[in-house]
Amino acid sequence: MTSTRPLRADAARNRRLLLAAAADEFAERGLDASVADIARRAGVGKGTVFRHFATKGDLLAAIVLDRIDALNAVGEQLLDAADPGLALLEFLTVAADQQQQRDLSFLQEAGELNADVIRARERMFCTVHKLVDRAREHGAVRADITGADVILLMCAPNYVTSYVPDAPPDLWRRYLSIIFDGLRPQGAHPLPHPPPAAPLPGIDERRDGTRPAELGIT
Amino acid sequence: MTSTRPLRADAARNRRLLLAAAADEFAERGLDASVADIARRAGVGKGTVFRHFATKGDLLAAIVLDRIDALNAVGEQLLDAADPGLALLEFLTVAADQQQQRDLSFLQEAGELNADVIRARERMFCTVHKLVDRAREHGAVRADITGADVILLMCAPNYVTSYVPDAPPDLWRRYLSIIFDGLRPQGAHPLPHPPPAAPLPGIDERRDGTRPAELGIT
DNA sequence: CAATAAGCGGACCGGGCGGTCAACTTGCTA
DNA sequence: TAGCAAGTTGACCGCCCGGTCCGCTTATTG
Repeated sequence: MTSTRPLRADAARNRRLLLAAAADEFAERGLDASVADIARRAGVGKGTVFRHFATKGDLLAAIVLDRIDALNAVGEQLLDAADPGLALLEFLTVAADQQQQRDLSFLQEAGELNADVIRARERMFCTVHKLVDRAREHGAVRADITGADVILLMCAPNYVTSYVPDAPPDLWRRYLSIIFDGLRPQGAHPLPHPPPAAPLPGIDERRDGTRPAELGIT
Repeated sequence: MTSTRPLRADAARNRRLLLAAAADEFAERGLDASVADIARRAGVGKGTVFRHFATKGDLLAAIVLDRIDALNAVGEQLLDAADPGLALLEFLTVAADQQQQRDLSFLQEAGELNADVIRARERMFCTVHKLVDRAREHGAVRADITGADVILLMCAPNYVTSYVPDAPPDLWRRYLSIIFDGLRPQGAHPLPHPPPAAPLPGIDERRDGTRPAELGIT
């Protein structure tokens, strides 16, 4: 496609500064951190932001893309782990840990922004499905939960702790543990509602109506 | 205090319309629904909004106050229920059901707004603590969870489903059920982190440093 | 029914936002 | 080292927001 030639040295440096500053700023102030503040934090002019990212949404998308890819890489490695139950728990732990504040919620809201993000997210969802399938077959999680359930519950620990002021930075571990206990087979009660059929936006919204083959939602 | 004499008939009607419109609008568009849109939806002028509520925050606070009080009333009734475990589950069900969309999250974020809201919230938190204590004594929930845990987890089912597009309106029941299973004693694993000490803003931020006596956080 | 004050509405204001642009600076290359 | 494209910058634009204000309408009351 567009074979872009390498960035000038200062431009590359600014781009890195910008991404870091934006990640921090979004983490602290949420989606409505202002572009001006991000620029100030990065030590560049506001115009520079828009030279690198056409729109505020594109900047967000770039950050989100990184996170999703990183998370997916972890997940794919864990597919080979010896204990599938532990592997799933480890994945959820890394996912929650990765979002220092509550930024991973972007992961969900920012879906519409960028085609690359949607693709990356589908990839990650697919990995999660596999992790869950393995854990289920191994008896580590109850029979009636699906990958979609886990994807939805993934952000809950951080969401939940985001409301307690001055929370210890790893309080989320407590709630991840509680929720994960809810996913275990021991003492599970029948669920009152079926799982969402095509669980997430990126999957449902494919233009041609096809579905990723490997998903295999039961 | 200010012994306000009764509102004029039309004013009272507008106030009701306004509260209803605002509740809908906030539910659909979140915290940043605009005052102008709310006014339009209620069929009144923008000035009228500010005649009834000095600030957008006050309008929000009025809505939140209603919800909290309603929820608290349900909770207090459930304190006399025969089965404490079922009572707690019922309370959480009503809480999740009450928020058609995801509005109950206001309940948390809007804390700073109004002293009345803070008081009402403390009252409700206290009720939840009692419900949890009773359920725990009855063996319906595990020994290591506290009222604070339940308060934090209360909004999670709706949060979680808010990300699935065109979700069936009671999908949240599925996730409430999973999370509640995580609160049960059967198959519980030890938790990796202690509960938050003074869990919620309203409780922590008392001016004089005292604590509500009845709370009895372990 | 007349007088009055309570209530109403929408033009208006200041401010902050995302995004643009033209003048200026600077890293790259021949 | 000269020339130029790539990159930078902050003033600027239009928009929308929360909130104000004042002339108008209307429910209430004697």
